[in-house]
Amino acid sequence: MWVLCDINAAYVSFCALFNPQYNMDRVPLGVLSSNQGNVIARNQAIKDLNVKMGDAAFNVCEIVKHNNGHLWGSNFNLFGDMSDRFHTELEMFLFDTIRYSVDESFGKVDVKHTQNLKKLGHTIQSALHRNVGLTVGLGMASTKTLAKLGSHCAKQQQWKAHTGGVVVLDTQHKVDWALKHCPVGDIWGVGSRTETKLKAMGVVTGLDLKKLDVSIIKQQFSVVLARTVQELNGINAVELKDIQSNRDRICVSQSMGKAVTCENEMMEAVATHTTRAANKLRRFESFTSAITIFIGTNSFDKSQAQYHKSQLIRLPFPCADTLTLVAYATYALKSIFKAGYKYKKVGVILEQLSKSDTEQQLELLSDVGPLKVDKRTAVLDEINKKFGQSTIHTATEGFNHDWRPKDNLAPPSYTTKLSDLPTAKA
DNA sequence: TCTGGGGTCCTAGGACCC
DNA sequence: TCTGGGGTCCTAGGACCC
Repeated sequence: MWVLCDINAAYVSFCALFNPQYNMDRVPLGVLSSNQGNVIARNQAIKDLNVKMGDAAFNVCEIVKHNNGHLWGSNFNLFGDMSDRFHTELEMFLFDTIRYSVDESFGKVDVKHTQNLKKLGHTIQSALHRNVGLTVGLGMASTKTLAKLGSHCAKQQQWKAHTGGVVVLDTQHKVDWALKHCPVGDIWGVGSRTETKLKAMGVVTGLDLKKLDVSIIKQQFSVVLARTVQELNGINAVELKDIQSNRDRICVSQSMGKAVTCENEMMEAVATHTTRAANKLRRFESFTSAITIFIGTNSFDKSQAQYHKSQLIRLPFPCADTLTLVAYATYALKSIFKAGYKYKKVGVILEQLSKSDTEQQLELLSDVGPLKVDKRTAVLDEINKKFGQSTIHTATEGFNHDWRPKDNLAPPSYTTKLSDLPTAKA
């Protein structure tokens, strides 16, 4: 059986764990997006106040305050570390696990050796609560898509007293009952576009979708949706990539805290993002062969002149050195930066990744041997590891970082190093 | 007054090869 | 008037996920 385990209101739980003055079960709590503009995570109490996903912060802060609730900003260092603890604990109970996202993991249980699946689910729940402080829901079924359906049912408020947050779909009757009560748009893999198209055909529930002919789905939709239909019928067809396995690309991007017009400030942001991307790259023990820089104005502000542009540079050799990559990145920025625009977004993508020990294509006519991380970068890494992130950094990154997103409401990095705190003062 | 930051896979179409 | 019959590789864009 496949098991899907996910954390209830993950980001809110991560913050609330270190702020016991806010009772997760009663106090309205939420977490805001990176620039503190919108609500991206909610507990039940704030949902009960009719605060929706994506609501603007300024629209809801009054009602939250009035009900003695609290809104946090985002701290992805903290969230990442808590996520790691969640996955590590869960992996004690399951095999063939796949870390699917920050707050979700798939894994298997052997039904031959597990008499009572529901009981196992509750054991996992209490272990995670006791050892990591998190509340989770579980779905179990013969395919990943059906396990997701189970966890979707486990979340439903009206059934919570009955399910206790664990739903096992181990008979055809249970599967069909759950599918019948699940709107087709809530099935994993059915997005809003597909939902509209399906509804126009009279396909309203998960059960309607399950009954459709796979070859017709392939013709009229895609092989992706066809796999979903197969999974609803108990045939395993969806493959997933673990978030910690080798990636195809690494992207670091941010919306800036203010509209930036100055090229030097853009340069700082590009250098800072490139440095982070290069750090990630080395953590995956990989090299990149292509770097893209993209910049853009605020596309929501129709009154402003719009400009969006990206520049890809193919590197002459696979590279993992911060200084080299920063040099290419700033060169790319110079080629696309146009004065006179108010920039809001900037990012870096590293692509065509290869591993350091294999897959390396060397130059036929050059003396360059197998690649290693440049000595300067290795020294930087060592110093920054010992004395904290950014102890030494390129001058291009700058010092003031006025363009940084707003984060005054973000929780500190409680579980990691002091030097990882979001601001020096905090 | 606000509008995240990551990822994946698939498909169509163009450029190119013989 | 006619205009082969196969292929591959790459890219952009769409749809989806959290």
